[in-house]
Amino acid sequence: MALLTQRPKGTQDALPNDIYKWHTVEKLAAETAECYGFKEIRFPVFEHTELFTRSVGDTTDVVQKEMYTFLDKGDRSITLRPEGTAGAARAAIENGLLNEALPQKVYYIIPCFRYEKPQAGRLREFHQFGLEMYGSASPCADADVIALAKSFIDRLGLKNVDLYINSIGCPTCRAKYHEALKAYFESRKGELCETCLGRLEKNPMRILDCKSPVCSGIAENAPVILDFLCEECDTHFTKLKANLDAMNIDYKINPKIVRGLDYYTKTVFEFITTDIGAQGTVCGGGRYDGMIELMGGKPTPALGFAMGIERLIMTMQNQGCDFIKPRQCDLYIASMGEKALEKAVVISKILRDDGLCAEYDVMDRGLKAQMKYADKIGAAYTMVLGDNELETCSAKLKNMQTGEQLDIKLDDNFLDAFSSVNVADMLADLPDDFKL
RNA sequence: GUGGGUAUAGCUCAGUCGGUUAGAGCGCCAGAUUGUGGUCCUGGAGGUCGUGGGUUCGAUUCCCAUUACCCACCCCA
Repeated sequence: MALLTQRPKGTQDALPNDIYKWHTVEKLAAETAECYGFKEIRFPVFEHTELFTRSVGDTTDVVQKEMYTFLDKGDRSITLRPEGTAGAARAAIENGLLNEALPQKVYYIIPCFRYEKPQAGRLREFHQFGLEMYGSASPCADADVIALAKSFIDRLGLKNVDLYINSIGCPTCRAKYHEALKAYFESRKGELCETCLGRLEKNPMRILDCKSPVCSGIAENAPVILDFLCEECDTHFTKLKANLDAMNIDYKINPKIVRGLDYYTKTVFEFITTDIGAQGTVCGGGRYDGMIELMGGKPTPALGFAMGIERLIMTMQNQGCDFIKPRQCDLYIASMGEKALEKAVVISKILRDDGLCAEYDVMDRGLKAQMKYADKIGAAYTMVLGDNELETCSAKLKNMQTGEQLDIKLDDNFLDAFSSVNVADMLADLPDDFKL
């Protein structure tokens, strides 16, 4: 296929017939976030590259090999955002949001970009519903954010989505753990797979998650981060669990959960489903108490999560969840003859101004074809306008589901001066189920 | 970045052991005496068989390369 008519690798079109699925997720996301006191924030699709290298971490895969980075015409290094946390934080710092009443709570629904090899649940342009809470160091905040995520997932109607939590501690206790972990794997270095040998240097915690049976076997007996938490981190984690218990939120502790972004501290969590293939993480998030300060803001504890909208929609489809039905045509006016078409145009205009969805023929088709079209677009009612109607000042309103025809009396003014008042009256006489 | 699979009509797919005008279903358009959709019937439009090379008298079919898609690793949402 010609390049001209081919979408770039790893991108997707959202087509008119499917867009209601997106609307469903976006609407429920916004509603849920707002229930929890979050307000929407919007920020640029691209940022200075340094923002991501500093916050996400310049040794992470995301930064090292997955960013869309380029020089603009002013020789600035620019990067298409690979995630939302950094940009949101930058916007919060730059606009002084952290000087306002805390906690500051923001959410966003945005496209993100990562140069990766596409597969099920993984695209180069993908969409995230994410949110961030700034200012609270309390484990209540962690539980609050997790509860929000859980609530949203429930509202979507998703099943089989499990919550896994872990604490990766603060920089102090994590350093101690890293040492212990490294020492452990170092002792069995000869048995590890090749990728894990690399991980040993870069991020030994990743070995815990290796799918190779040998490595995971070795990992079974590896030291666990939770045993290395300092008192503060340990207490924080304990309180989080207590809060989740109090809210009746089921979770599993998974010491193997390690996030691939450098900014995380203490609490990390994921919601995972097995219903959409290998990329089953539908939500990932955690606390990042050091990031704001690292970026040059005043020290501010923070946490948040991001959910992959494509993955959510995929899961919903695979599980047969309900989407909010798209709006369809309320009234299709089939016309015969020029005069009738003129009237159809006027009537449609008035009905539309009144908030209804009305359509008429712009294809110059015969009556039968117009009826077919009305059926295809799912019109609730049709009205035929021809010479007879124009003469008798009456028309029949046909219910397309039942086939039932209702006589509509049109007053004398109807043909000559068709005012919105008349339409309002006409509509008032219609059966209730007509008004959508 | 590494591996496996796939590529024929708008969609889902047949098919050609290499040989005239390439098939179905669905969808789209039209017709069945310009006055009524869904079912049925009839007809029509639409494909340089992903792209580029090679072998051959002849390639959509065989070979090579390339691109895209699907799936997995890696990583993440």
